[in-house]
Amino acid sequence: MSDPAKLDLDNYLPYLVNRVGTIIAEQFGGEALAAYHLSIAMWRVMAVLASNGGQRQIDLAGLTSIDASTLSRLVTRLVGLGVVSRTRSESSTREVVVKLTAKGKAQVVRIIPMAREYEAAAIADLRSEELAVLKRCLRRVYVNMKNRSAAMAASRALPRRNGVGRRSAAAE
Amino acid sequence: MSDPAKLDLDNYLPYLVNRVGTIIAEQFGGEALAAYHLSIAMWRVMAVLASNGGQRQIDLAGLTSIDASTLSRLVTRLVGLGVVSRTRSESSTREVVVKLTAKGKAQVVRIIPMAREYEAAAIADLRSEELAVLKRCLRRVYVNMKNRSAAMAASRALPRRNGVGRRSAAAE
DNA sequence: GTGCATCTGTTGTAAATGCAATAATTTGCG
DNA sequence: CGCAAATTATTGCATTTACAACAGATGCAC
Repeated sequence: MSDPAKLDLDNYLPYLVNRVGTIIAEQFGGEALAAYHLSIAMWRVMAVLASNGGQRQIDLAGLTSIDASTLSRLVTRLVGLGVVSRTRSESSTREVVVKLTAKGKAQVVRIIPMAREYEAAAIADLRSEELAVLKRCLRRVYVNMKNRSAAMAASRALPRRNGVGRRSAAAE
Repeated sequence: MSDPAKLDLDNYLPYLVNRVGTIIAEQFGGEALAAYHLSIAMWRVMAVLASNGGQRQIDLAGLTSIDASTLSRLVTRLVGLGVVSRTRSESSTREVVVKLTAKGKAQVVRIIPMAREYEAAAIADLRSEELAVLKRCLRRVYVNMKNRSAAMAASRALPRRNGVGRRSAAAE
């Protein structure tokens, strides 16, 4: 069992997750957001701002899983659309705070019901207990990977102990 | 409860899925695949071919969640790398069959153990029962969205019944 | 304070992406 | 058969994306 040349994708988490993420984004973006001339990436930014309030761009990048440089241009475009504002932070002149404008909030309020509908369609036949496990597991998987990347970064930053994290068997 | 202006992203499935998919792809692509000069998209194509055997490009597009036009160029590049072959189908001269070459198979065999390690890290603290529910739910969510898009396409194609695709639940 | 490392945001640039249009077949139906 | 509709792959093109380099600020150690 467990053929070394196959991966059994139907049971491979990264594959299952990517597939679900893609199909939801395609449908929601193509059907619901099209009417508002918003891309999925734009909606993600707006949803995070609506949910978590104004954010620095660097934090917004983390929360949306969008690269900081991509986000910089994206915010510029959203400012042009009048749905978010970008103001200099008070505590630091290099930081910036991105917030939803009234217009942006109004759009979010109109889009949210559709977002809920799509989620409802996605989980239509799941029992509420299964749904709870699904979401909780996804949160934990995220934390696991996040910690892993933090651990990697830390070991790479260390000036070198004795064996330089040897034995970690990556690629050399 | 359920603020109409917020979405509670930490409990919103599309958000949770996107976040997990992104962080896994970033880490696996940046750490494991970099040594082989492969992108995540390339790896997905190769993994599907290893798992499901040779495929027409249109089917490969569906299996990898990659747009057909993007995939066409991607396959061209993979052929250039010598890891897949693209040959005309026997049953139809417009169709094409993409297969892993021996070199491609060899690479897949070397990469699979790393893929398993990343998955293992992701699900490290999940009980096997939770993991089973997680994967099963993801498969069902995918099917739900797939049926939804099929139903949408069908109702859009219908010349109009009486109530515009009324009453047709999912796929039948 | 001075100087060096770090953090935040932006921009240059090449590559990747997706949509629309096209070409080349194949299929289905009267 | 004959012809319209559908399927498959490719290409044109504008947009989006990510990595790297950079500029400006901040913070920390001394």
